[in-house]
Amino acid sequence: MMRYDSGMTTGIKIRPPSPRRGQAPQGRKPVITREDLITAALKLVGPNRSVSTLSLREVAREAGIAPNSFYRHFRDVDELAIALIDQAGRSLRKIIGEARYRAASGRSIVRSSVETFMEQLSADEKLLHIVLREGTVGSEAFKQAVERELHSFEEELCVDLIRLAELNKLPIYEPQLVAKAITRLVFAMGTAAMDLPPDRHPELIEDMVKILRMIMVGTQTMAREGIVAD
Amino acid sequence: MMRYDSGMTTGIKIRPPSPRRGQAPQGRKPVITREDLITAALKLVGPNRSVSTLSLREVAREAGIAPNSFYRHFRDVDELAIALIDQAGRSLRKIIGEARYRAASGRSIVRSSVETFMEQLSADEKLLHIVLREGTVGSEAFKQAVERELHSFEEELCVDLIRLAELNKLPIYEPQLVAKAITRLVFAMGTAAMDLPPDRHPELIEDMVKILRMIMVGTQTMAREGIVAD
DNA sequence: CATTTGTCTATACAACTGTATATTAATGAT
DNA sequence: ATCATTAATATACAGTTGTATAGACAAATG
Repeated sequence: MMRYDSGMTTGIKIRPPSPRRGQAPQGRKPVITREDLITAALKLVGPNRSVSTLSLREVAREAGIAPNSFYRHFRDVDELAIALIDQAGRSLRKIIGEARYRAASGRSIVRSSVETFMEQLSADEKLLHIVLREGTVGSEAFKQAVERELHSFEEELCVDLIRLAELNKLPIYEPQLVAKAITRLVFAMGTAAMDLPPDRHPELIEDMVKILRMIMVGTQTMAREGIVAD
Repeated sequence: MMRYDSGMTTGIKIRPPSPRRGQAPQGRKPVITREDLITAALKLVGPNRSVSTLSLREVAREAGIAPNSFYRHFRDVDELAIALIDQAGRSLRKIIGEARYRAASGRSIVRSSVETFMEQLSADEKLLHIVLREGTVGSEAFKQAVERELHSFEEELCVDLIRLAELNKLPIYEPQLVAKAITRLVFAMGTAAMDLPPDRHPELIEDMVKILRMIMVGTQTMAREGIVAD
């Protein structure tokens, strides 16, 4: 699908930024890598610009290549978008690893995990932002790529929840659902946080910590006493 | 911004469906309403097609009008998208009203609310789907429209949570955060449910009920005992 | 060295886009 | 009935789009 912008400066269809490459075209590039295209795409997407609105030609333009060279690495822009999501999976796994590392420091695990997550987000990981923002509209392949990363994150988190519960001799009710809830919440609230100024982030971190604690208390209480709330 | 599909049948950029109006153009329409355009847009968007990819001309085409007539009702497609979100707000308020009505029936409130929500979703409310699927990428005005509806929903839910807590003489910790958590979770899981076959919905409803119960137990326990979970 | 292969760019095509201007048709006022 | 106003359509323009084909260039091979 093509995208076309004839000068609109308002609306959800944002005018693509003009390529800023300073000089005239530099002639033939010696080699064009897949990473060139990924980097170019990342420059184009953002909170106001969905990957689903990217056009092949503007990615090529941003990368400083001829449009036809795009096909050396990707079949179409959807395939590039899916590659972005796959790469974002690495960032998610990095978050988990870092949270595990910090969990060993003896501080509050909920808080340190939330802070870890938010720090990584604030480090302007474009890839992370994409997987958080996108994923509910797009090709089936694209949505599945996002869903895969989400589920992978959930599963890792679930393993951690169970391990920690055993370590601390605490009960846990439905750990998989707990992991799902935490993942969905943290992703949704993390996404919202990205639209707010950084001085609002501590407040949001507090909110997230409180909510996650409610969930933890709830799961422990329900496991221990079988309480059913209405 | 323009969207153009030159025959791609894969990828997140889906080929716009050909207008199916059977006959030749019927000449001048006596009157064109805003609703005509909204209806046309709703026909074009879906799980694989974001509002951010709509072009003015394809909406006009779908509505059977000349492109220039679009400007009689909307400044641009973003304004149309925001109108969709505003209308979706009505559907959300309808859900809350229905949930309140059913809450009076004496059944489990969590379950009946979740079932109400899912029934309304399954009734193929295109508008609802949009507000659930979109909202994290787009123009600032668009995202704010979505956020407004989310917050409105949260506030109504918060009022209900407090009222029910008092009615049942139960404590509640941080009702606003509870409402936020519930809203975010239900919306995220509702969105995911829409991508699954209907025979999976009961299972998903069970999951949602369990998660919401955990949150309720957590908030009540924390209010009652000041427990802090890690 | 010449030739072949691989890679990148240029050109072309047919289609689309948003929006401006001109034209046409319908409605309301006189 | 005529005329003015409003609303819808037609036409035009300049730009974009994905992709096909041709051309140019660099590296590898014999």
